Amino acid sequence: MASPRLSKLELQIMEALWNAGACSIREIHEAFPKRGRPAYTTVQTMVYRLEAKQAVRRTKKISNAHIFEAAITRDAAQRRLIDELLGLFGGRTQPVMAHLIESGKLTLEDIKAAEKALRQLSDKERPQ
Amino acid sequence: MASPRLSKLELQIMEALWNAGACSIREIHEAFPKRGRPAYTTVQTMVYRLEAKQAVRRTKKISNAHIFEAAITRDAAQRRLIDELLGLFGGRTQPVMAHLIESGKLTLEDIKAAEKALRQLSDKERPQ
DNA sequence: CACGTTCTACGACACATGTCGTAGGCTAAA
DNA sequence: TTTAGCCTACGACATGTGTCGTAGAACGTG
Repeated sequence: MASPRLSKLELQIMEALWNAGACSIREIHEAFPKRGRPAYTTVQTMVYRLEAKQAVRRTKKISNAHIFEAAITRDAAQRRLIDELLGLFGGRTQPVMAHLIESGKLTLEDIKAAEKALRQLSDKERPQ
Repeated sequence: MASPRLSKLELQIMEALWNAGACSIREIHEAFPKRGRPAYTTVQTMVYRLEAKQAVRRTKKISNAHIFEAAITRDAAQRRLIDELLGLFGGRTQPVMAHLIESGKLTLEDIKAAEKALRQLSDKERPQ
């Protein structure tokens, strides 16, 4: 059930599939920036491994090429990443927030948006 | 310079050193919860590897046992974790925040504290 | 149909991580 | 001083990840 653990490269491949929809290996390969693009067979190997993890599946065949599509959502995969990070932090969000702020990546708008989202969520769940 | 990449188990060992200060392998080993505690030599191997990564160093010897201490700060290590996560998210904090909220781990207090921290930081930096 | 191009399906290898066993040195207590 | 017990140093192995090469099948064009 739970979305499988995905490595950095695997995520980049999933990203291509999430962005472009069903793709051939060739298309996924070409979605990588020319600079530092891995070999075609490297991408192929990773797609096969993603298939073994059931993160992608073959949908059809065009000519002699297989077409793959994501079998897990971007949301599920991202949630997994966050859960793992939180695991490393002992489940405490406070240090995570602190470092996000310190890294200068978090703006006041982000915070505002987060607060709004949180309020909406609690408004929705509290009444239960 | 940059703090090295640390795995989950390595982080647990660093945690012991950050919490208790300089420690012997034995002490680090015993800092693990009895349930699921790795073998003594497993901890030893990881400490040696952390030493190779210059994340810990030997400070002295008590009797025939080496005493180790952290050579990088918890903050630096945690910042590294966040940076890597952000890297996986293409540097965008928005989805990170969204998932933190959705996971239900983020409270309104966390947000408030974050906002406060952020204001203090910008008050300090803007005037430059 | 023949041939160059493209894909697939594997196999391989290096490095990182987690896991441990063992050999032998050192310590401390009897 | 003998010896049980702890510690070190090292080797080993499995799994996961990133990397790629090659052999041969399949396709499409002239």
